[in-house]
Amino acid sequence: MKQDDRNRSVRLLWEPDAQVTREPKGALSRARVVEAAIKVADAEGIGALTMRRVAETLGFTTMSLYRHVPGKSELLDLMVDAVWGETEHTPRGPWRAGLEFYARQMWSMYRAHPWLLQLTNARRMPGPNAMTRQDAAFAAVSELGLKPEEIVAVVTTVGQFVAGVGRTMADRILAERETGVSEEDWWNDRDELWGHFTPERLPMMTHIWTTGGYERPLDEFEFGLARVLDGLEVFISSEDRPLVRRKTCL
Amino acid sequence: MKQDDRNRSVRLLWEPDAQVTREPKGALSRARVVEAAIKVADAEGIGALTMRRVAETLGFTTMSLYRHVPGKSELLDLMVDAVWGETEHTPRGPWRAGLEFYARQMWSMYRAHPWLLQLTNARRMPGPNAMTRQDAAFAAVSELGLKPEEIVAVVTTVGQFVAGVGRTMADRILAERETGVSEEDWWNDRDELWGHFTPERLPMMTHIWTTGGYERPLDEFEFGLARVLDGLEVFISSEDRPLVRRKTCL
DNA sequence: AAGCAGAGTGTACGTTGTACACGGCACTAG
DNA sequence: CTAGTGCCGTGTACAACGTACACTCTGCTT
Repeated sequence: MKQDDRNRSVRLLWEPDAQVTREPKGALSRARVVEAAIKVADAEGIGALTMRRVAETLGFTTMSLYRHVPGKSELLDLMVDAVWGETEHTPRGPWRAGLEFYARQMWSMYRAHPWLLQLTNARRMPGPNAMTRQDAAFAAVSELGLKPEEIVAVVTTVGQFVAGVGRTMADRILAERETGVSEEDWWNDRDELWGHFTPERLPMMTHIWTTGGYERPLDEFEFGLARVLDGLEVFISSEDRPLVRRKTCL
Repeated sequence: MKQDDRNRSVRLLWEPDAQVTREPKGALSRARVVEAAIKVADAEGIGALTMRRVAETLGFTTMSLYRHVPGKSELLDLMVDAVWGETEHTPRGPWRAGLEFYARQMWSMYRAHPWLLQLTNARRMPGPNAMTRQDAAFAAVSELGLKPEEIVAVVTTVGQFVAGVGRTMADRILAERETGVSEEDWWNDRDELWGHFTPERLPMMTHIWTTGGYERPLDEFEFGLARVLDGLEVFISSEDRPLVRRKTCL
């Protein structure tokens, strides 16, 4: 019965104090559990986030956590929304500054909590903090007279790009934290690989390599963000905006 | 000793026939294991990809797989590169058509094998197929006289965007396949959520909702790709290209 | 005929999420 | 003051995971 309550996460996120009739009595609390879980995930990634590990850092037994959180899945929902609540909302326009602010806020959130990008976003219960931030991002471009579906598309494009670069960065950071081995050491250990990068097989890559293109790379986030915003500017300032409707489901 | 061979994956991917001195004798083979694993992951995602499950679909015992593949991690490396080998390379310029082709190829690869985006890319051994495709993508923009680090940045920007949208799509598809519950049904089960979306709390979102912005959404991939390419065009055709160097590590 | 290498099997272990039954505490009703 | 009624934290137990390790069986080489 309790297991089948599909709206449990909804209430957990959106009505935080509904079921708290008295002040917390025990030493443990939902907030403490969530906080400890975030700390573990920050330090070692989602892979190291186990109920036993969280309990251990709190000095309680594993099962004590289940008094405050229905299960691991709901704990993740709470962690995600707690993180969305850490930063301030996107201010209203001018649109380009607003979108850039939105992008940089997410970027720094992903840097601080790289495990966010290890999680599926599909079917995760959105919490009030995440939704409020999303709403503010929409508001940043509301002055442009875009069609509602265009507002969504513009903000989403920025979000998808930041998630894309973010994922790469997050995976790198977490791999380093989790294993304790630096990126450089790891690749140096696999020295046999580079012998296979021959000019016949990979002409462009060896050319880029020998001309130093990999030694002084451009900042992926800064470069890409500027391009994406430029592209959106082209769209926004164009007279008749092309409409690209979704043809198929999914 | 065997455990500590950091170059095992390198040889596995880049010298596939080095250790095969005779023709395969047994009924099982590395290729058959990889193929079966891809089929399982396609159907139910990485979460369902277990050694037991793969062996089961092949009609062998779990441990028989270890005769042909050193471990699960290396099996994943082989699966990834096998998938990169399924599609053709990006043809050489004109640059915009080439980048668009590259983006669409990755997009369809992600559609066919959504589990690709559930995997970390960090510290995954690159295989010959992936690297050849990457090289071809670089070649597509080689005519523009870009600096080597700019070539990398341009191609990477497209890749990051496609990975971003792709992840969202992949997670949705896989959630549906894994659980057998459609996206719509899942959200309908959580009906209490929508009551919390009030105009006071989320003015823009409710406005977009009531004006139908969510009912006829634009295609995220098509819309975003056009914007990203537009943005790159602005960069490419600008006289003095701004250089954005990476300031800090990671 | 001897023996060896490689394919496939079976058992066993440590780690995961969590169901379930239990003990101790604090408050409230009589 | 005593009995009762929940909540807090504990302990044990189980199924599923990757895989180490010790086998059996087969077929080729000498």
